[in-house]
Amino acid sequence: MATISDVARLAGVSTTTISRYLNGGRVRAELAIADAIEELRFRPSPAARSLKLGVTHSIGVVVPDIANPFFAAVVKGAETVARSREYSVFLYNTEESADREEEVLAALADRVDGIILAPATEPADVSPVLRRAQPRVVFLDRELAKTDAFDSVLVDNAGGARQAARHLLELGHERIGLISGPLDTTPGRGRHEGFVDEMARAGVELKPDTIQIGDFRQEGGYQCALRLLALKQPPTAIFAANNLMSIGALRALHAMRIRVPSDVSFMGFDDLDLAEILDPPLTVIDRPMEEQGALAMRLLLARIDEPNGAAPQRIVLETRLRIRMSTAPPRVLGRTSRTPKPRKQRKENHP
Amino acid sequence: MATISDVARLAGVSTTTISRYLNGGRVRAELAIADAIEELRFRPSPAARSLKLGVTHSIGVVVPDIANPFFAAVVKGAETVARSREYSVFLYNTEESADREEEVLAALADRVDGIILAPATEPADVSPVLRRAQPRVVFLDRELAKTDAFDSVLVDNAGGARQAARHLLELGHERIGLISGPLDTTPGRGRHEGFVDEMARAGVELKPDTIQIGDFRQEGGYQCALRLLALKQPPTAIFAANNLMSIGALRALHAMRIRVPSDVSFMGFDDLDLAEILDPPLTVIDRPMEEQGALAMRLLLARIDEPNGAAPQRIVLETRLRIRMSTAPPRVLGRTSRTPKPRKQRKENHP
DNA sequence: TTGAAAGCGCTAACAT
DNA sequence: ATGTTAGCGCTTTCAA
Repeated sequence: MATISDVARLAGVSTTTISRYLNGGRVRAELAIADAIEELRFRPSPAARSLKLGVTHSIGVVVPDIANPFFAAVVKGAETVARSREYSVFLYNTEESADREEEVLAALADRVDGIILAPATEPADVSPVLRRAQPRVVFLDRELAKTDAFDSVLVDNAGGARQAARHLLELGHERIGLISGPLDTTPGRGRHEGFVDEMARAGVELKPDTIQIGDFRQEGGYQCALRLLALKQPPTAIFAANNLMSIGALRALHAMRIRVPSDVSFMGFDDLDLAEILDPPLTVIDRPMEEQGALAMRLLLARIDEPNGAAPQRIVLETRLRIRMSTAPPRVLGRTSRTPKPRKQRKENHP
Repeated sequence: MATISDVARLAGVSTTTISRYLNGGRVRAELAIADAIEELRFRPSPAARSLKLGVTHSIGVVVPDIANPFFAAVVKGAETVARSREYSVFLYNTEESADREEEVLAALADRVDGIILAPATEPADVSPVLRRAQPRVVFLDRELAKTDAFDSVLVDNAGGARQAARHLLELGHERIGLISGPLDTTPGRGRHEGFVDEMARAGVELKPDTIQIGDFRQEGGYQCALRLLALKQPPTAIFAANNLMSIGALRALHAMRIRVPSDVSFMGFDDLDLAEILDPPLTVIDRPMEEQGALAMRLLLARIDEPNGAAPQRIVLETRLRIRMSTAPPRVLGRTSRTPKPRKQRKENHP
């Protein structure tokens, strides 16, 4: 590896001049320097620069599960923005574990200029590591309960869940099962609250056993669905609070030979790649995913550029109800489903 | 941020002693040092260490598309292994573009101790950047045509495609459509060759127009499937060479109201989360995904630990045929499909 | 415009 | 076992 001194020697100037050239200053020996750099294949050492300047030009992105399509999309959006600004991204996967997250944050703090964090849980208080890094963290998808000292990019979880509840209510369902996420996470709690609240508003009370708390994973969704179906009075409709639990629940319905929507209606939070070609095509609450990551990265980079800029922002993205075929009016009691009523094909709505 | 000198001063020893303590050497003032570190919340600067030692303790992982579930799984596996060894991973997304890849590699070379690379294409020759980094790159999923100077972790693409071809052949299909990946990528070419070869071996010749070359993306799969279906003699079975193109093709079949498998059988390379609950459940060629990433990372780390270890390895993982319900014997000519023959439910095979 | 020199935080001879 | 010192590659006063 050639160093700046090698270049200086070859070009016949001092390292100072090379440095100025590199950083866009006016320099006489421009050509000679360019040649020397070319010939030596010189690239400034990021480590040296970082040590001197105190910045790393890299961003840490911390997610609970990179294999979750939502977070994969988020990371994609974030990386694209970072690259366009010549930042690199460190990716960390916490496996939904608060302990791993704490480790990760500790390791990360000194290596990056900023952090995008999708916390595994909503900690009671801000991690000390984060506190030090204060102006350079943006929360993604999940926020901290106790503070508004940080930027965050969220989605309207309660609103989305409300849309779901309203849709099911309008179809005539009253016995509705909710497969909720963990209540100590922002989306888990938000979707739970929104859903229950909208039900209450319509005068429908959810009995405790029709609310099953899952873990945002496939297996959890599977188990919750099973429990719901085992009720003496199983629900006529089910709403799962995220993509992975939807898949798990769908598996359970499939295993139990429950027909959707004739036996029970089903919908989930977050769209799936295959949602349209499932049988039946899945009704979902959708939201911008790559955009959420891109937005978070833009916010963070702006914060780094302008540390004393505006007060922390809290950006909330809107959800959208995509009605497909997995939701329908409940079967009328006593009527057999042998000859299901023909249903008109519904178009997606564009709110 | 406290530095090592601050700690030294507080503990009443020299920086050398602190350094040795940090690096596990025997030291007298152990307690005092530990206290000082604690009190000052001292963490050694990665930049300084990196500059001095010439290592970064981080690995670059370069993939064509992080939103592709396969690569997401790979990254997950790789990151888990890296973390267990206290390495961090830089993630780069090349968007399937060779140009972006070249940029990325250039930016990466000086920032990491090693690179895991899933190239967007099979370049005619090794990138100069890579050549310099020679002993510290492992190719993942895709390899370079011209060299065996690098480690690589691959999957038996040809073998997997052969399994697919054989399965379709055994069911009695002869007019078979192949939705291939780009032929300038390892998996594209490998699966193409294996499939065509196995067909030839069985005396079945694929006519040129039954082979459609896609781009490994959903839209490409969609278009290819449409073209296949538009043939005067459309195929009775279709094999798509990766997950995303499978989804696209399935969408096309769905849009055209083609029934699977009664109208045409369908199978793809790579399993999908929802494969089992599609209607019909999808027959696929499966392979270990997270393992592929984990293996690549282990190989790379071993190479870093022991630069002059064994000769470059070429690890090839086996695929597995998962027979579900989307493949069946072709419809006998002239017979209507109104009353499809009842098919026994088949179990998955365990080779 | 340019160069000499100091220093970012750490490690490793080398000497003690 | 410990301290002194030099130096990793770069940027940045400060003087010229």
